[in-house]
Amino acid sequence: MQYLKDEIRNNIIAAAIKEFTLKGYQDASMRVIAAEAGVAIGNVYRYFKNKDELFNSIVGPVYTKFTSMVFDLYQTQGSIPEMQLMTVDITDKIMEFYDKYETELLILIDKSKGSKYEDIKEELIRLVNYRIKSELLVIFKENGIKLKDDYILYILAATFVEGIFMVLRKYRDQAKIKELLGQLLFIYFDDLYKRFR
Amino acid sequence: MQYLKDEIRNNIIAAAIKEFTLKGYQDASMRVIAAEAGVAIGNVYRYFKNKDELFNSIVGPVYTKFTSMVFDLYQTQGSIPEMQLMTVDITDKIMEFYDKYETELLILIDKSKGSKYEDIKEELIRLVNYRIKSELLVIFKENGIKLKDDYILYILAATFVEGIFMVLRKYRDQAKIKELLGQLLFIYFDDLYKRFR
Amino acid sequence: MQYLKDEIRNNIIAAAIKEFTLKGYQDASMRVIAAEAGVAIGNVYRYFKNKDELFNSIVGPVYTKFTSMVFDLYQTQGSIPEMQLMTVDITDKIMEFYDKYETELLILIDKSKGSKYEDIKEELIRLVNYRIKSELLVIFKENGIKLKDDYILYILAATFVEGIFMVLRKYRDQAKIKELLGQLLFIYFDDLYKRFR
Amino acid sequence: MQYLKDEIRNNIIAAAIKEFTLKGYQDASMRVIAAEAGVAIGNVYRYFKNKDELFNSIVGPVYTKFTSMVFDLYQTQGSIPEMQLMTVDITDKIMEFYDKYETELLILIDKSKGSKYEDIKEELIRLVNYRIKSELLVIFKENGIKLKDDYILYILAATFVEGIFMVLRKYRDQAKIKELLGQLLFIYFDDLYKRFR
DNA sequence: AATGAATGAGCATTCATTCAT
DNA sequence: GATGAATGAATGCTCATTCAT
Repeated sequence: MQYLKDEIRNNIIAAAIKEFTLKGYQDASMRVIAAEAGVAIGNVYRYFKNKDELFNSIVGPVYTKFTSMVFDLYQTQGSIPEMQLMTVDITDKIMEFYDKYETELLILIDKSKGSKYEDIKEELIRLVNYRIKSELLVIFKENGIKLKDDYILYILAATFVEGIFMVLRKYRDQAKIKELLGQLLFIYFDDLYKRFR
Repeated sequence: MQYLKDEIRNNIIAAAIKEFTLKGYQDASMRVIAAEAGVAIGNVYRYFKNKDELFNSIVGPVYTKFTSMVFDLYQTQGSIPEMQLMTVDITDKIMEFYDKYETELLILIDKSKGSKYEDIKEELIRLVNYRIKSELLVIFKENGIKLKDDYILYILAATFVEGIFMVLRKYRDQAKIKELLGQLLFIYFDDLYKRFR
Repeated sequence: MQYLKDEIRNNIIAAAIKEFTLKGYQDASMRVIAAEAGVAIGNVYRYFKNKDELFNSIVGPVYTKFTSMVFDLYQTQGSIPEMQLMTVDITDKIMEFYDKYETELLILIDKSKGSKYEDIKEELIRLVNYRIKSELLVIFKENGIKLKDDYILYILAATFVEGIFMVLRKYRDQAKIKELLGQLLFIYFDDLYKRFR
Repeated sequence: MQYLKDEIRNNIIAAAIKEFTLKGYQDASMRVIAAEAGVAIGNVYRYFKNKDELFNSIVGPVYTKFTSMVFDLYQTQGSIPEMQLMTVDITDKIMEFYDKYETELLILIDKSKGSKYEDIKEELIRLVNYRIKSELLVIFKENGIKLKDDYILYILAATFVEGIFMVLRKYRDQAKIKELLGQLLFIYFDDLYKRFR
């Protein structure tokens, strides 16, 4: 046979996803993964060079696509009217993406401590923060909120991001997720929306 | 002697706080704590049955007080006008509390993974969620937002809580914290506030 | 088919020679050998029962021939005049032998640690020792050296042997080897030679 | 207790010496050493940070002293009459040194493959080679030996060194070693000696 | 015959906890 | 009370050899 058996590879991946989800990268045990996959420990290393690479195999592709997706959204410099559309856009893009990589994304975001991805959430927040800064400042101005400290913006970016992941963590049903993400964006960009009503 | 020496106990606690803050419950090393406390490792186990109990000693009291404080706030069933006051009240209470237990609280919230407290944030959020539910529903209604799912409220509670902790994590200066917490509450209960202006 | 294909066998042997030369018996990897031979690892075990036997296949024949050659030299009980000739003879015989089995011999001598051949050098030395004993004793006597211990003879045998292999290890060019071996023999049997000049 | 128990440390060292002598640095097993020392594996690591350091503890001091001793001998630039004395000197120095570190020296020289000391023999030979070059060239000239290749000198250095270690490997008795080293030096510098008789 | 997937004992190392002094 | 030495299960990983196809 020329290629490694997909079934076993999949078993290992499945077992690894289970273990990483349960314990996180750092605490996950290769032995447990092997046992769960019904495979000798040595054989796991035929399929994946080491723990790191096994983690990468699960999370790497998602990382790449996810960050490029986020970067695209971030590039879309929008005037305010376009912001409305963007909220729709964001939801759609996230949905499309998440549909394929749900579990992996959550591992990447929530369980990657100790791996090279451990800072991804912070990076994401920084990006989002940078992106929504100008828009939020306008909103705040319109509502008479004066910021003495940029950190409050960073908090909003962080909680916005967190909100999105909370939705993704909770639901698997696409329609449901879409609905909630829409509402979340709506709430966060409420005033914005209203002014153009 | 029947009584363990307070000084040693305190040294251990101090060293443990340092180590838990740095590495979190799970990655903290009993050896490092003992060394930092200037105490033999075996002796640590005379004062604290095990790692778990040492963690408890630090975080347990804060846990109790914190949850009871939160529960108090939660009990304060308020009509909407009282919400304004509540925002002030919340800030004050948190400050008062945090002033005494700053480090321990952050360990409890951020560094308890692997311990029995790892779900405390979630519990807190549930409480907050329950508390702000009715008020937020009114606000949403007034703004034409219809919620088909309570989970969006939960997310708001969670991000609200997260926001508070982000402030506490970032600053040590009381005035600064107060200012930012005020703004955070202001933003979250913005509309609420405005309608009664 | 009853017979294993010679080509594959040869490929494996060639790859094994390369690997054993590079890493020695113990550190050589069966996987690397299989890969280098362009053969599945399992198939290597069809041709050779195990690592040991693979090593034997390479080194065994050389071992046999080499020891028998040495034994022949050892049998040639020579009077002293014949010694001169012997030095020439030795060089010639070694060259002739080495010409055919160069690599294998060096593996046998230098890279067999961990295998059953690891003591071959010692055996060889013992033989050489036995052979040159009487001659060297004469030389020593003539030079006023009195040996209280035969071990000094053994050391000379050993270093003589080592010298030969150092030449063989260093050079591949036949003329060069011959020249150096000649000089080595000349040095070791210097006085002997001189007396018959 | 403030200090690690010497007895156990010594047991570990003794077990390690046994294991390193038997299998060499690379193939020695920490588990086997622990078992041989009658100690739990974890405890070995209280006494020695890792395998490397355990090996160092045995071989490091010998390495330092040995190389410095050799370097001293090498520095003693001697005219030819002094060479005679040197042969005595060498024997004495080696004896004095070896008396204390016999086993460790042999591990250093013969069993350090895979450790950072693995090239020590070669370095030693290079030093000796450099040192005896001029003297031997004179001897060769006087005896009508013309060297077309410096490598023959290197071989003599190497076999000289090897001869010394063969003596050390074989005997533990000081008088015996002294006698044999003396004879060895005498033989190697025989002609030299004779010309000044 | 040939493949290469599978096995599992082995390795060095770590660390919470226990135990003898 | 205090010490820190001792324990041993657990970790990630390797590799000669076997086995199912």
